[in-house]
Amino acid sequence: MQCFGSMARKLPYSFYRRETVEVARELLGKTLVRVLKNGMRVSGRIVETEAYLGSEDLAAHSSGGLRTKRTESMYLSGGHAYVYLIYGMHFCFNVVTREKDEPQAVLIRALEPVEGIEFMRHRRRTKRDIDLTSGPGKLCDALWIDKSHDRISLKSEVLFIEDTKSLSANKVDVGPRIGVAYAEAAAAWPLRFYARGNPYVSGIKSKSTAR
DNA sequence: CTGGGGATCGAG
DNA sequence: TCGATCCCCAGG
Repeated sequence: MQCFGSMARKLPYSFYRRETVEVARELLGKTLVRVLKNGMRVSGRIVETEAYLGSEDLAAHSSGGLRTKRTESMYLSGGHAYVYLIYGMHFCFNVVTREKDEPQAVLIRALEPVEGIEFMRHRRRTKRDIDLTSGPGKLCDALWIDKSHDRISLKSEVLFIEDTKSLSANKVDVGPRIGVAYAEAAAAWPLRFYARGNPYVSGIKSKSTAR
């Protein structure tokens, strides 16, 4: 089933060590890959991201330079994973951006399933495939990403992003981030990027002016 | 030690 | 709309 033309290479560290907003936009279309212990690949195309800009960003866990056991991984150099538990039950996966000690990251909010769909169905136990990876907690569940992946390099063998084609700019929609109403002015910053019209995009479905 | 709150999800 | 569920973190 998983016959791709050719396997794209892993994104290099240089991809991540740039402006966070650039990384967030260009990650749309790239392929998040999880390799299980038995060697099986489970993957999906990234269709929704959010940028978190560090000290000056009230919505970021590293806001105000907060540096604790949980946020420590945000201070790693670009190209590492930041995975945290939210609401006591779900994990969220982020890629760290920029250089060491610049605590910025991109939250991966939704994927379009590509490989290992049967495995995802088993993990998620949901009726509709649309619910497999259409949210940050859902995709971690589907790809079996958990706290054990916090801090790991995205050039590792178990979790990485492949350099498939980025979504062209005219198909990218931008809006405020989800679930950060408490962040005052930062709550309105246009730091959420998503593939226009893609059914796997989470949250408020853009009032599809379907006509 | 304490307790308030959270970058979510799914049922009703 | 609301409850689940528990880690995280600041304050005392």
